[in-house]
Amino acid sequence: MSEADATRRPTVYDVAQEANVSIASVSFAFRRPDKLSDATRERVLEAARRLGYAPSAAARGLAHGRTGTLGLHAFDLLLERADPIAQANPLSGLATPRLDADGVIPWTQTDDDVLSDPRAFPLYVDEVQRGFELECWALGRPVMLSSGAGTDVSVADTAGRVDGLAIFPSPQTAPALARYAPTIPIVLFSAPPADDHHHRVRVDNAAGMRAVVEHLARAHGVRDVAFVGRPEASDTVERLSGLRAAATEFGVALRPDVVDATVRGEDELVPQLRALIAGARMPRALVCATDQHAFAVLDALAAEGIRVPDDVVVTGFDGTLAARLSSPPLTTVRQPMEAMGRAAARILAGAAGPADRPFDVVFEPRLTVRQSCGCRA
Amino acid sequence: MSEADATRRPTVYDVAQEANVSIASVSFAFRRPDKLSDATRERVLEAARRLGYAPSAAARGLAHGRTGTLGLHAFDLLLERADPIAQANPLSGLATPRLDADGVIPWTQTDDDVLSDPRAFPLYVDEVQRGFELECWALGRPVMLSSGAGTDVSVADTAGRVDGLAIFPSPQTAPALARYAPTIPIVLFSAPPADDHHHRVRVDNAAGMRAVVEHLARAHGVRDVAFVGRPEASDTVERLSGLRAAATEFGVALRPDVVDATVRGEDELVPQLRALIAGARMPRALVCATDQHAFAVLDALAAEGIRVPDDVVVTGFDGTLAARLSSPPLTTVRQPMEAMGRAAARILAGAAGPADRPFDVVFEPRLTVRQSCGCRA
DNA sequence: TTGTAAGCGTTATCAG
DNA sequence: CTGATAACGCTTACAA
Repeated sequence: MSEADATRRPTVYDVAQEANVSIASVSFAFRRPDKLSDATRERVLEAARRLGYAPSAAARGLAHGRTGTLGLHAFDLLLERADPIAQANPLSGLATPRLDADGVIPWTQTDDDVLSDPRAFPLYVDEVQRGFELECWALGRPVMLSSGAGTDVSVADTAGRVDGLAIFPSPQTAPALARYAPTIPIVLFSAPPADDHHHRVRVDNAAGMRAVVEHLARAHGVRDVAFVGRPEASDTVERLSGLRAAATEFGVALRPDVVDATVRGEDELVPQLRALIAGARMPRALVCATDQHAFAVLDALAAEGIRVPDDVVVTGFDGTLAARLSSPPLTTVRQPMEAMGRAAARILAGAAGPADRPFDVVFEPRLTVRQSCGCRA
Repeated sequence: MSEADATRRPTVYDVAQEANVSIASVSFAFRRPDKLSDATRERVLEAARRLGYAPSAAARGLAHGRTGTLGLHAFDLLLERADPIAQANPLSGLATPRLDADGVIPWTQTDDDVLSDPRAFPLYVDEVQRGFELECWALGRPVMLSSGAGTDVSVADTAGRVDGLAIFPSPQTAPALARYAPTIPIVLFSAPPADDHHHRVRVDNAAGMRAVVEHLARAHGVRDVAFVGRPEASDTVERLSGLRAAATEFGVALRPDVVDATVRGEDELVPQLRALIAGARMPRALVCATDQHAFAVLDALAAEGIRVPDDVVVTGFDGTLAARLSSPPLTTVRQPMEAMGRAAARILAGAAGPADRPFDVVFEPRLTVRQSCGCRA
């Protein structure tokens, strides 16, 4: 044993001393085993094991110029989630039981009912993230997860830790990203094409909307729809224009006034829905920008005593797990989220081929028919 | 602009030159803004912004001695998952579409049906992980996700990247962990008490099993149960002995022979179940070690034409989302998985108080009654 | 085959 | 308040 503190992390120097070799040999024992005689290599490895030596990734990254890690950054995503924990302060509402007390922590202090709500998890981002993790695992790359306000510093901090960064973009994001783009490869999820130099992984929103309208028109004879969503979001913009095109194609009337609502927007929805009811202007179908909008609509409709799909048809977009669990189960457009996450990881790892020009990967979505459109169970 | 390549990551030196100050001032501008005059600070910050400077986490970690990151390591977990992708080679069976081709990637190349199976995600580990991420986010700590064979090198690699490590232990893990324990705080999920110096976050398995037996005995008059699981897993051992104790307490007969099955064990289960049927020895209830075992049992029983709960009662353990979706929906014991992940993060971040002795946090689980026990919808 | 020594980009400790 | 300068732990020519 070396004389260093028992608690200090052993370094190459400690191992070198323990094994009676130079620090270079220690390094070689791990990185270039072939450049060492079997005897010394074994001696070094043995010493390392004895000392509990774990090479410092920081030092290695510094020397080698790369961290080996791929990053996934989420901008205050919870804010856009229909999430009970979507507060200005994350987790602000949750219990924080004492962990150093003896005895069992009672169920009431776990907030499990809140945390286990399937409308809060897994969402779109969670499945994309899972795909990213899965692929990184297959590639042998650690994943760095971070989140933040989308400010310069939060992005910079993450950018400094990884060899490549995948991001769910938000409007305020662009400038910060533009700054680091030359320095590190960046993949944007679900961002419409643009002339930045970022890679993109997205879904064909127009095709998804077309599938919805086609089904509604052909299978259910729907002639009259309205769109529910918050038009600012870029994905939403594409979906709305896709809906417009499809409505024209299938001879369906699209209400010019969008029902504007956030994903948690019961408060905003109820009045607008009431106005439609009062004016007897409720369309046959409410086509929602996301599943979460659809859930909010379902709740608001139920509160008004309006039946789905009998009185009005509702559809979603994303294909989250929660769409199976709503009542009625939601007809929606499924994005291949895991595949999207996997694609991003492959691009960043260089496993997708050389990036002489930015990747723009577009996946086909798929209509998932359940009961909220009027189809039978 | 400095004369460095456009693509090289700018460093303190570049910023210092651009702002006409020393590198120390650059560092201070970010870490100790108070120690700099407003004028220089602004000048430095401005230069940094202009250059797209992102401090290197590697260098900082090296200098500062800590990475700021908290790690979550999973040992070849997929192997223990009832997961279609649980192969020796992760993702081996999945399509890998070309990403550099033009045009939309067709749905068939996404393998989305496999990947979106709720029996594969989210599982116990995924929810614990989510809790870990949530808390790390609240604490402003990036998360490092890694996975590997549980070998020395895989653990060492992770250990070298983080300030603290949470782990889902596997049997082969112990020696590797013991090695790094003195060097870095380690939290074990769901590991029974032992005299290593690791922290622990777990659930009261015995209490969970007691709740199951109590319900079965009191509400359904069950007098006769068998246990399904793979006794090697440490969690399973605790659950089995909890079941034993509870069976005694409530005067329920417990079959001495455990139905031994892996989580994907249809192949092993069917013969054992058939033997029970043939001998007319099927107990009134099959108490399973995990939800995943229960799903395998449900499938095997259905294949044999045996009805649940009419012919035999089935219960699970964990409370995963998939338990809501099985048919019949599964009566199970829910672990507060998010809370467990959060607790681990707090411990590692030092937010749970000083760790003069290892934390051993035990959560209360909760019986979730659904239909597989015989309760009505 | 092994050792020496020069970085890598920060932070921190001193002087000035 | 600011600037030199020495760590930090590792990789990698280059020497021996």
